[in-house]
Amino acid sequence: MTEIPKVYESQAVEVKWYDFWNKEGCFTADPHSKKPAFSMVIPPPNVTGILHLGHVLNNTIQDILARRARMQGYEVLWLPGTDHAGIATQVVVEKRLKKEEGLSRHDLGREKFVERVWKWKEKHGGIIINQLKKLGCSCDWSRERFTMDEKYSVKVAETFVDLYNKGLIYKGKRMVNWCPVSQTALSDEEVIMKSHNGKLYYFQVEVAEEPGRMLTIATTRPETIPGDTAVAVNPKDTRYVELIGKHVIRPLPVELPQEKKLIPIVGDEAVDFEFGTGVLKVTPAHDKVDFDIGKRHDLPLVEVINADATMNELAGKDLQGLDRDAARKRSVELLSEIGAMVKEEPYQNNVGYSERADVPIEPRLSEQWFLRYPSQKQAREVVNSGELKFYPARWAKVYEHWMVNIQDWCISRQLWWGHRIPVWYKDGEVRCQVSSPGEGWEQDKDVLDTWFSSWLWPFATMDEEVFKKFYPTTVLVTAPEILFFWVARMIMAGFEYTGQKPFSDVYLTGIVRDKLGRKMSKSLGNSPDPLNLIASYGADAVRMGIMRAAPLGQDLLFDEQQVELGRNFCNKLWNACRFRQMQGGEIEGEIRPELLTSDDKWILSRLGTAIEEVSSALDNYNYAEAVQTLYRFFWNEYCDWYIEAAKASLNGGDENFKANTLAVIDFVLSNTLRLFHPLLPFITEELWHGMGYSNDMPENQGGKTIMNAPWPKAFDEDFRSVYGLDEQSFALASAKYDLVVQGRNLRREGNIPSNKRVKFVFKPQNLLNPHDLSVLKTLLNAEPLEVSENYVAVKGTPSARNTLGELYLPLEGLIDVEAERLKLKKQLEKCEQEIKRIEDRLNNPNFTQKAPPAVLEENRRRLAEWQERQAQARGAMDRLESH
RNA sequence: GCUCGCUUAGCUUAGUGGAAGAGCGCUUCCUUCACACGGAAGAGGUCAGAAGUUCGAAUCUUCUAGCGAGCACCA
Repeated sequence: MTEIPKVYESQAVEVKWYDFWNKEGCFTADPHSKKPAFSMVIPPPNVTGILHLGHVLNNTIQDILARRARMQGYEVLWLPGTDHAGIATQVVVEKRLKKEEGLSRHDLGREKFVERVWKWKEKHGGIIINQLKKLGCSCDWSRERFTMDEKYSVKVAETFVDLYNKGLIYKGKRMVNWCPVSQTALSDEEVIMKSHNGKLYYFQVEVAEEPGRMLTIATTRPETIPGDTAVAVNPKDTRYVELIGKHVIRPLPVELPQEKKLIPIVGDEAVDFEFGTGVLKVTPAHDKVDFDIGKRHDLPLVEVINADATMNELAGKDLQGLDRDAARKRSVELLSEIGAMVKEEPYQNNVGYSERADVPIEPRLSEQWFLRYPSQKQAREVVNSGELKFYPARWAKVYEHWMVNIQDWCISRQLWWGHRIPVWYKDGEVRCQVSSPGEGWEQDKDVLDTWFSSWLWPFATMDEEVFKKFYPTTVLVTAPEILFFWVARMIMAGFEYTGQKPFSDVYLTGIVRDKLGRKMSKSLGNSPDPLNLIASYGADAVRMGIMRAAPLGQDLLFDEQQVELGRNFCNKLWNACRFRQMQGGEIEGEIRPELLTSDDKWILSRLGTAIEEVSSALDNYNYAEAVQTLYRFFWNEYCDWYIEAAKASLNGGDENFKANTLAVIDFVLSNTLRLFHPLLPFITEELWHGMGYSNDMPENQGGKTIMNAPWPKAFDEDFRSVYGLDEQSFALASAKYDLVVQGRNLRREGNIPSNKRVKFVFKPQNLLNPHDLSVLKTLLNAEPLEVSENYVAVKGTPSARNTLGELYLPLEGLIDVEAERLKLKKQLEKCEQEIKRIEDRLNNPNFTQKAPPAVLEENRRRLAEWQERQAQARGAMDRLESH
């Protein structure tokens, strides 16, 4: 046992133990181990990522799971790594290139640019990994993976080839979500709908066959008029039905002759005649709905917008070269000039934005690769049958809903950073294979969506022997935002490529928000840097703070105060251990059952309960409850009651008694440190060694770290009977503490400071043993505690009583008679109220006949209790009045 | 529009049929030899509203209101 310093220095301790664990290989999984397997794969953070509170929450949860599983005797694999994050990374490096060298990626060319990204990755890509280490994450760093590792990349390509050969991957010219900034196609999941305050423009066109007859059309996108190839009305709309088959003259571009702008009026069910004027302009090249209408009516496609969202020459000389927003304004001006503009009104609609670039996406016709999802049926069944469970369970419904409405996945991206599509072209011939067929074959220019590599993560990261031991993984911990992006796809890939589910449980965390409920964001500046928090409060404090704040299945409102609370807790734990150490004596001496006091039995019993509750809460991924239970047990029960009570025997002068108390303290502390280890790895390790508990380790573990100490087991019957953990001693201790609270209350009512020693008189119901009396005395700070079986109190003496007996604070003249009278009056009222309520209930035949006997009994007991209290209060009132 | 959540003390929340709990904050007292990052005592709630089921509802049902999320989408 080394002496524990007065203050806990988190920084030095954290570095020391993290290095130690790493060197000792504590995190390394052994695929040949005979222990049962417990495994997780980390949701790979973006290689560009910087640790934020979402990561802290997520990875603390995983670390708790991993560390506890090790203590429970599992062979644990927590496999870490990073994701190449196609767009995000490319954008970061492009920006840097622009800023530092004034170059665009096109200036460098593809090959050189990709080289640069790799260089950037080598230099800066590990940041988040080091940050996770600071947090204490016990990942198996020897198995760290990257989604663009060579072996991993081969698996990605092989997957593509396989799906291609199965006919599930196809190339097609489709309307896709186009991001004009990143200049790539996006999947539906990467588009977020945002409410947008825009305008609805009404303009009119002339019906060619009926000169002078005008049709008014409403649109939010007048700049696409040059691309209109029809006007559509609902065939059931009597206002326009006779016009179907006729033509209108498109107003733009102005310079084109009228005969070139004749477009047909078609009838289509998709037109909502409630909206606008009931007449829809159809732009098949720039709108999904219009594209479908165009197909049904065989309309030509006229593209007027470029890949970068500027207008091209087909848009006419006035619009050509303008950005889509500028073109919108200009086209409204043009319509006004030719007198076609009718009106504009404010209009709120939803516009799809690119998740990454945060600009409106442009529906664009382009040639892309699509995937028809494999193994859909198994992926749905495994969740529906409960064989794969979501926590909280309601996410299963969200999953099911998405699976039912599943759409083909656009997997090609027009980026440079990522896995190249393994398709090769030569002289019009196409081959799909992992490596080049040879000389003269040119590879497809596109790369794959990042998620097309991520969805293989649970198994593509594993070599054969690891896979054999650790797949399928036990649990996946991740954010609900990527349920579709990642979780659902992994389940399908799992079935397709391993024939099994990739994990048994999915735990979805809440979203971390600030204390006002807003999402954490850089622009709001409401996102504290976890590393700063770790530096000033300690990693354990940060872990405790965030876990304590996380309610089950809901978003988490983060407040730095919670971290402060975590730090305070660590301080308390530290000092409680220091207190034990200052008592000296043998470490973890044998507990002698015959010397156990009621307090000892009480705390052992509470420890047993805490072990059960914490274990079961953790089994159910209910972290907030686990933390709360631990907090309550350690602070309220152990420190506030047990340690204070134990001071009576520690200072009582009986060496045997003292030694036994120390043995109990050591037993409780050793268990407590282990219970806390998954949550607070650093401080518990430091204390474990500081206290000397490491000597208690099973021999085969070498006694080196608390990481290998066994998880506390619930007490069995045997244990309980040997140590006499029965109802009676528990009730005795509880009653003692209850009387102490009442006694302290008397003090306060008499305005006697808590540090002033004062005489109490105790009139016992049954004789208490000397220990229990001395505990009462200590906790009441009484001097003396006079025990008198036939004490007759002076009238008006403040008193309290419970099953142990009566307690008096004989200080005449210090009591405010008026205040006391008021208090008693209030008490009496409450008693009457409760008695009436319970009596009414007991007099109700319906209740007495239907309620279960236990409930009846309970009510009768309660009635007696209240009547007792009433009698007591009446007595006190009488004494007061006669005083 | 559809679906799903949420609404309990000033704040954050636990509590799925049988006396309204916790933490923080607040009030008062206390530096007594582990800890002021501490100790003690206390105040504070018609469980969003209405109706129903029940002997009994924060808890079950229906409706209403407010908030939030997901999906779909009207140009």
